[in-house]
Amino acid sequence: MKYSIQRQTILEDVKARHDHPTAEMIYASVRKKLPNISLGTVYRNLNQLVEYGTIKKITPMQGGDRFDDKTEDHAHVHCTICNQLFDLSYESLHAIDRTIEDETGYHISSYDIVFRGICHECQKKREGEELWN
Amino acid sequence: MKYSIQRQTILEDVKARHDHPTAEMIYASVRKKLPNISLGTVYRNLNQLVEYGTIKKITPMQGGDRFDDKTEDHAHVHCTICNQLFDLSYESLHAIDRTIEDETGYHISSYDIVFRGICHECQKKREGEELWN
DNA sequence: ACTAGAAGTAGTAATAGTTACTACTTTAGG
DNA sequence: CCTAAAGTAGTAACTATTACTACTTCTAGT
Repeated sequence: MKYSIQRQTILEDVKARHDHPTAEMIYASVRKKLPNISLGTVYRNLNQLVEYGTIKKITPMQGGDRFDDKTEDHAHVHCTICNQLFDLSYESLHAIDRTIEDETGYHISSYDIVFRGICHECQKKREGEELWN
Repeated sequence: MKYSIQRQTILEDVKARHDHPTAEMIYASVRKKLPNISLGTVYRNLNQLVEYGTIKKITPMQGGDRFDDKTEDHAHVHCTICNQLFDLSYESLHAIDRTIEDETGYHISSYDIVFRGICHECQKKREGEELWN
């Protein structure tokens, strides 16, 4: 990987902040130092840095949302090559480590666990709001 | 929610298959029965059924990928209103249930846990492949 | 059964996030 | 200090999804 002022500035920015920025957020902030950097450059460099292992991408899932008639919350393994999604039992979740590889035959390369909810501030704001008026 | 043949057919399709289909996959399959259903209708109905609780959406995260200089795998809580991402300790993962709400003050409404890796078939295919030729 | 209006539909345009392409520029090794 | 590989800005293209519009269907009350 060759040096470039763009890449250096992007990396410094990601390292300096701790708000899990999107590419767009990094673009906005880096533009203050390099006003005519392009968004494409930000994306390309972020992905290179991820590939190099310097930073991490908290990525959703490729290829769009998936739907399931099993409505209880449950975990999945996702093949990054064929895009198949496979159900996991709750039990195997509790012993995350090797169990999942044993259960599925997958070689697990990474995981993102994202719990979704409403944070304390947003809960408080909601309380003071009328639903309609 | 009013009856419509489109919604019924979509729901039947999701219930009949167990491959965690995308909206596009459902569209392709429902089109065999209703050749001029529109993709927008599929999306609208799927989202309505999710809202009603009949089916579940395994959704990534809204608003694009996020980047992090903390490269070790770790979990997050994601506020569905302000889009903030907050780091979770590995310990709290092990006792999923109430611990996360205590730790973060979030009201957890759902979670998708997606482990990413390469499935058994794709691993085998890879073995028989040359990297270049 | 008939009808009004709410809810739904097809088809198209628009949007967000991201990647691809192109002609030009920068970097770094000999 | 020259050259080839790697990087860049700017733009176009692409994918997944939602919004909009004019038309159609469903259903509750007569």
